[in-house]
Amino acid sequence: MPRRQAENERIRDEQRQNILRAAEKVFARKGLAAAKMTEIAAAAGVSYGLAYHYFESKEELFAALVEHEIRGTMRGIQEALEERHGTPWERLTRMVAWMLQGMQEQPEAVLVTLHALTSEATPPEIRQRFYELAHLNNEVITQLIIEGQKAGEVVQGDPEQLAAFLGSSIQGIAISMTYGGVLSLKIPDAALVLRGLKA
Amino acid sequence: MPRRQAENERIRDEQRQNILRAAEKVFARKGLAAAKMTEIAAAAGVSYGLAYHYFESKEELFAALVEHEIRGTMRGIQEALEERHGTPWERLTRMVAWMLQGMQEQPEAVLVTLHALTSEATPPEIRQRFYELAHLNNEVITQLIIEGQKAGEVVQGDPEQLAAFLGSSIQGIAISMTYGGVLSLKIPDAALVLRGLKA
Amino acid sequence: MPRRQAENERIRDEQRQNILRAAEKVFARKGLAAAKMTEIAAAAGVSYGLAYHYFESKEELFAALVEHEIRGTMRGIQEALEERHGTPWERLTRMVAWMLQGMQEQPEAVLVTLHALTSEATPPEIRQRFYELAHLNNEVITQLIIEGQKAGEVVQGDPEQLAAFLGSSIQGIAISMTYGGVLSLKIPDAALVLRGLKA
Amino acid sequence: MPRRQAENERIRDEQRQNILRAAEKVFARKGLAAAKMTEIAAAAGVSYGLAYHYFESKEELFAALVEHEIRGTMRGIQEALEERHGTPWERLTRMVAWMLQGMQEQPEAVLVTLHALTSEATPPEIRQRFYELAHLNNEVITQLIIEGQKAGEVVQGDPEQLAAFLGSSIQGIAISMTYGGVLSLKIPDAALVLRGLKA
DNA sequence: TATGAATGAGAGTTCATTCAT
DNA sequence: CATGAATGAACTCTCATTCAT
Repeated sequence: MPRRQAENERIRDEQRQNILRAAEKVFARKGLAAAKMTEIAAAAGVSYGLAYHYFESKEELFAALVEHEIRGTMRGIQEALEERHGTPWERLTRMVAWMLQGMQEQPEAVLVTLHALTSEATPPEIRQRFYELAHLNNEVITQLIIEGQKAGEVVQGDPEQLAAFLGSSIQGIAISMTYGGVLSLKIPDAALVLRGLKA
Repeated sequence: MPRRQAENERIRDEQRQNILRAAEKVFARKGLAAAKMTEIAAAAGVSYGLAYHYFESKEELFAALVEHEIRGTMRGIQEALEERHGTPWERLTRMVAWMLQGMQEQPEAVLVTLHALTSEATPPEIRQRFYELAHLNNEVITQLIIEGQKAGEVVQGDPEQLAAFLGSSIQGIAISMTYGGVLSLKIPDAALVLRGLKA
Repeated sequence: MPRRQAENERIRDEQRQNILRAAEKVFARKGLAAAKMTEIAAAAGVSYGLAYHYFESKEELFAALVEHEIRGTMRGIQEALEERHGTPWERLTRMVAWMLQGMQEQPEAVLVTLHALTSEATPPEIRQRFYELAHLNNEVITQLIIEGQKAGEVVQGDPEQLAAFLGSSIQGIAISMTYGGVLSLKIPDAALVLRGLKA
Repeated sequence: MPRRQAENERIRDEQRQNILRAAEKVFARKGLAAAKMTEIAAAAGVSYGLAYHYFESKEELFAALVEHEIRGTMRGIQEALEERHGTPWERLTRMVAWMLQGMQEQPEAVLVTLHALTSEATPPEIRQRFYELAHLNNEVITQLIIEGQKAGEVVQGDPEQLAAFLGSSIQGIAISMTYGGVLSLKIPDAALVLRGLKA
């Protein structure tokens, strides 16, 4: 009996992950409204009925996915922040490099969050979480910029605006890279991205 | 007596514009899949039947809208390019300023094209047109960068990559500004945006 | 004024005929349900709005058409019946020949009445009229058959059944001929059609 | 545990048949254009959604039905042809008797094919199949007539034309019988139908 | 846990019909 | 008399979701 239970739990976890991964692919390509549950289930190699064992609804699945990705990103930002060695500029560079690397490794996460952000059809709770992430992101960068300005490494100016500008640029790069078929944008290095902020 | 032909043509033109404007609002907020024809018609103050009098289908309406916006943007780029006075850097600055101004004045056009770009549900012809625009845009900027490099005003490096980087940044800014509720990004001036490319 | 009035009346009559002729073509090819008013109007070379000046509705137009054709056929049957010279067999032959000729000259009338008969979507009044025609037709033939049997020219048997059989055959021939592309049925002569009834 | 595959297959087969039978009734009475999917689904005792689970569209359902009926008829003709005992006249009589019986037992099949034939709204592929059936039918009868003529049992004349004439008559009878409310045509026996071809 | 048959709300679309001009 | 812009009832079809097995 306990063997059976443990087995079941393992299966549950695996299937959940399986479905989430499939959902990520489909939502990334289509967005919430245009994605179909049958397509997600097919991509996961399960019946569409099964998706409803694990997730209440399409929206809930989307929410779970976005939440998962937001947590991952937030965790990453925190970790990057904890590596405190080096000058502020070096830390800023590490942070940007980490972001550029993340978007290259998980372009689908970028797309899903973009869809979540850009469609009013996105449920409010999801957008709310996204806003929180954006704020955290901005705060962290702002903090680094302030420190960099004190150290004379970063150009003068409203740190929040500079942070927002930097964040926007990175987001834009993420989009261009993900739709890289269009322009053959090679991933720029952190130095280029940060060049505009150098004192 | 039938209505005068000129009168009819005027009505047709006006309603078409009317519906296109309404469609822009709705598609900008929701994207193609999540937008409803009834909503668009209601926003235009007409019956949904009339929308079909002027456009074959929702997709065709979307395509007409994207086409319209792409043409507008392309025309703008060409015009900006024709003002040839000043150094390359000055011209680059004018171009970027014009883009920043455009996205501020017509944020919905930005959103519509973004939706068109990011959803695979977008009909291929439409995406194709978007790619063409992106290429034109990139070529023009590339050209200015090359001239700037010759004049020693722009940092050295692959001009196409620099252009793509600049374009991406601007696109990212456009998105952030349009979803300005999130971060209070004030529109950065062209000088800041271009700072990273200064020799 | 009177000149103007007469002129108007002439136009009215001509347009009515014009629209009826166009409707015949379209209804013949499509049937009531699948025919579109815009198509009929286009075939008549008028605006679709004009069709509603002359006919209350699509159904009414269809009814008027069927009525027109039924009247024509009935008149024809009566006239054929009034030519009383010759033996019953000769008169039967003349009647059948007249029918065969009619279906050859106005295949569309055959199709319209067939559509009227075969779709339950046909308004009841129209079907009623059609039944009346069928009965008249049957009565007339029955009468001729009775006379023919008395004269020893027609095979023995229930005259109504024989008449129905003859009528059915002719109807079948009409259909085959009209869809003549399929089988290249040449119009059979009255002698062949009647051969089965010969004493 | 998922439902056993065999069970599912059985359900699928039964429902498909169920819906086809219901569709036959409705299409027979109304034709393709006037028939509504909700009506067909209701007649089958299922939701309209389910009809789309089994058939892509109304047209596809109609096509499947016509195809089914055409196959049945063709098979019947082939089988009737294989009973080779008796003189040509006897075999012709058997064939006609079989046709008369068929139309009496399955009047709806007659109506469906008639609708398929008479409306230009019918998809071309479907009409094509119908033409093939008509040709097969005609060939078979033609062959029997040729043999009958050789045996001196059938009247002289172009066998194809005689066959077409016979086929048309039978089709006409089918229509009259199916719309039997109009004329009370009792089903004629094969002898009467063939009397016109007797040598 | 897993499947897919079954349902029906809701969206897109068509087209008869009205009516201002 | 004539036109075609405008309306909305009615249909077709999609797809999220439920549930028997």
